[in-house]
Amino acid sequence: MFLLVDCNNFFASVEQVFAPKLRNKPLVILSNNEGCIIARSKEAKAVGIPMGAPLFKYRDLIIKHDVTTLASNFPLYGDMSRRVMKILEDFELDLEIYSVDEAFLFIEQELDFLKLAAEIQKRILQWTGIPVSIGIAPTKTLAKVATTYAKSNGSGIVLLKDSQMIESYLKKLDVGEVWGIGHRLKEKLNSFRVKTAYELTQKNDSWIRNQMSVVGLRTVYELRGTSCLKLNEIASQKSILRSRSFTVEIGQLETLEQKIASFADTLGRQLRKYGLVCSQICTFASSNRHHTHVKYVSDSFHIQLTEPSSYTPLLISKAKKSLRKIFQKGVLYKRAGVLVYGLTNEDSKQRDLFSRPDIDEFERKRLMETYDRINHHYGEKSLYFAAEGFIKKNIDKSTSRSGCYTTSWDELLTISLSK
DNA sequence: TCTGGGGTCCTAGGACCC
DNA sequence: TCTGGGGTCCTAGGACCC
Repeated sequence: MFLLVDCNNFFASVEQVFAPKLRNKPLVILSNNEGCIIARSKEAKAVGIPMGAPLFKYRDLIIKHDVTTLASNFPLYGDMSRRVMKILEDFELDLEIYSVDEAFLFIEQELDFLKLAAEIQKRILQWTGIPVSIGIAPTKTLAKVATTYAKSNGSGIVLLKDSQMIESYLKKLDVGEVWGIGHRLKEKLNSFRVKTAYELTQKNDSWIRNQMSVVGLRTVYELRGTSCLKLNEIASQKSILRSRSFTVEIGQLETLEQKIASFADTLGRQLRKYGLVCSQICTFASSNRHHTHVKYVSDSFHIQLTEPSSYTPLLISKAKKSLRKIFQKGVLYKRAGVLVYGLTNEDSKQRDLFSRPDIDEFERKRLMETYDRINHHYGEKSLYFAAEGFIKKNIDKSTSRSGCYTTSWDELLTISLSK
């Protein structure tokens, strides 16, 4: 059986752990530039604020219901996630960390699943303050279904086992709610009068294969109770991405180059932090997809490195070279980013047969180590590349950001006691 | 006026091989 | 005038996830 442990309203719950006055209140977490709502407390969901909604469309609702808005604090969420996962590891079961707020457990033997789930739930709440829902079923996709219902059944735990019970749940479930079916496939399925998950399971395999490819067929098998998706315990990351949407659209190559250089720098530091090197790099840029009066432009260009690397000057130069391949004069760019992939461990990297052993390599490594150490000691971007342009310090924003209570000595939580 | 950021996997089509 | 059949690999783009 698969157990899916899913943190409730994760980012909002984390904020509420450290700010008791926000508990049981409507609260939303905002993306960069305060553009989008990326997380909501239960109460914020209740007043009708959807996930991923642009903030400007919901200003009135937010004021009306006195909803608190917070800037996102990913270092804090990341650390709290690590703590939750650590607790799950303590149970010594097969574990797959699926996302920042979800993990699958796989249990081969027969045991009291409800009792175990209750113990997991209790321990995570007690040790971290984060409430979780748990779905238990014979396949991952059905465990997802179970979790959907667990979120609203009071106990936060649902065990989906016998076929009649599964059938009754699938009959209630909108096909678009199924894990692996997004809005495109939902529309398509609806056009064939497939509305519920159950109706989808009744379609024949070749039709599903044609309409939804093998991915969709696997999903349907899983819904029927045949497990196709295994537990992926050692999922090594395949790529690292750094991207941003810009508050002000960018039309100048030089400005865009500076942004790209800064992304490449961040990626270099990230690679070195994990002892990794990348063998490919890709730069992409796109215009505003919400504009209706101008054509949407989105391009990318990949470059293969002759030898895997994490050397920032190289990454910057390749990223800029890649940018120049796609940059179009006259286009206003809204979003851009750099992706590195083909990741391997630095000490096991494949060398280029025809390149000379590089005498400068040792010096480059020392340079990067020193660079990283200075930034670690004196703070992010104390030292940076001229290619990034002049970096202005953040001017204070209207939304407040909580402190990094668990990861920074300078931002420990302070508690005021009144008499 | 204002619309996130970080990932994975699959497929179609083109370039190339013999 | 008429031009094969069987493959592999790579890439961009699109679907999905949280």
